Amino acid sequence: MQASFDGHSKFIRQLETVSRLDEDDRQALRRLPMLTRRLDANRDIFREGQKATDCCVILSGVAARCKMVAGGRRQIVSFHFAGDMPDLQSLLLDRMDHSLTALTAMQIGMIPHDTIRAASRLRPNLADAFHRQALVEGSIFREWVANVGRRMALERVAHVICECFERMAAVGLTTSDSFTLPITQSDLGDATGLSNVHINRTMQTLRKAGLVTSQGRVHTIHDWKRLRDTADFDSSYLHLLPQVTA
Amino acid sequence: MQASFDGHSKFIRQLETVSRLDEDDRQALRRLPMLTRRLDANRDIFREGQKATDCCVILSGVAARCKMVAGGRRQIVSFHFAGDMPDLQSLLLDRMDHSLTALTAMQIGMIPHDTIRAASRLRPNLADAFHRQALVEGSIFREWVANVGRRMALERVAHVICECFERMAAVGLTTSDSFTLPITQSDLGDATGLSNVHINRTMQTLRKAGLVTSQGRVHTIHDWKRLRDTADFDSSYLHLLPQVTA
DNA sequence: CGACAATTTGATCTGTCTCAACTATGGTGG
DNA sequence: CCACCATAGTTGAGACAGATCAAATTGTCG
Repeated sequence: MQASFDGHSKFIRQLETVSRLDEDDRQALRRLPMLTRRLDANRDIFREGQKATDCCVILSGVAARCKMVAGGRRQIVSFHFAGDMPDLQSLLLDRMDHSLTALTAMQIGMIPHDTIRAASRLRPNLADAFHRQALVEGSIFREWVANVGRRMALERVAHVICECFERMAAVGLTTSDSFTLPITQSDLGDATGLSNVHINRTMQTLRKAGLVTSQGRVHTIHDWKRLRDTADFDSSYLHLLPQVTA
Repeated sequence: MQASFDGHSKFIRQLETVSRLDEDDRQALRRLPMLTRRLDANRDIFREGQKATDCCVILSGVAARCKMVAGGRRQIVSFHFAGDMPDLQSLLLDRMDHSLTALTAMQIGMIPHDTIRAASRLRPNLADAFHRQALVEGSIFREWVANVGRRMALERVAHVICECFERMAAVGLTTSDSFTLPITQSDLGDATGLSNVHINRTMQTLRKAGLVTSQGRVHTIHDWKRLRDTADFDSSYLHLLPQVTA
């Protein structure tokens, strides 16, 4: 464990993709104490049923929120990248209803609940920002229900790719047409409700159609417009604010 | 339009299934102005893309939040009963990312945003309650992703039935083993990602197994324990508070 | 009673799963 | 530096859950 400094700017930037903050808000967030931790891949950061005393911020790597269903089947309900705070809910709900798993080696920061509560009591705009974050998350889950419930495999996979790209782009984790999403095809399957075998075929279809190619963990989108069309993707459910470019 | 009185107690009771309120909180909620409206079945209460100036409270009937995907397919992402406030998010997010459809004739109450905002500014405990509501909703959506993504048709349908029963029970809309859920089999299909034909067969299986029978819109659960088992249902994701029985 | 919506049943078709084998790829220790 | 092993991806064949299409039956309500 060690103190982190620019970990703060990562989650502040993330928050600002969805909520307007002023300089005082940012100051208050920067003052939150944060201890950093390293994690190996495939480690659980927290498990279903647990209580938490801290919120975690992802500093690097990729995590997934997972739910287990009868028979050991796994459903991934969201992916999280640098800047995300995947367990903000633990501030208000005492037991986790899912687990958070590191899909890669990663670095996370821990911020004590009471310091976040104090900050948002002092600055209601921060409380609103966290509330909004929860609402946007809800909107994304709704889209996932529709994705898994009513879209064909190809659209489904393409949709998840579009979403990851857009969300990563919003916090500067992409280049113009490619991004690093170091997850396995099985993970993608657990996120889309498909088998890993079928994910493989679907990725091949996307590749042959000249939409997305992947070398290792780096994925390149060759035709954003056509990918969006086949994915039936409309980013408005992400509720991203128009960014004032620096 | 006419003024409503006991509409308030319905949504107060609903809020209290998830958050602790004190008498002052309840008072503040009771003072919120509310206009009631009647709606025919199959009417949209709001549509995707719209902005809202009021939040609605369901006083009677059943509504569903719907998302449309390419090709006119529909996905229902949640059901709402008396006491629910399905568009609380409009307080903080300006555009609706889905629509709200009346599945039956219904009565709703409208409460202006600014009055809710004023109340929660005055009483932070109310702001927290709304925030919690959003988080619990998120938890339910996660469960739906897992339900639609990783469960078989029989478990899926049973799970939705279990959830509706539990949520309605929490606000006193059930008898000991039966409840009125006036939705069509097609609606159930749109909620579970199955075809209406297959829902029909699945309901028959549930009936033949002696788990659930339905006459008209009234459904009776004959073996709660076995239904819960076949549904893989664990209510903890609803984050219901232990109720202090009156 | 007629009209329309909802449910039931049957037959056929298709997407996706499962199982199984095979091929990169990369890391590790000898 | 290479032989080995683990992990991830690729491909094929057969099985099955659930979709689609079509038709018949049963409400339900004006």
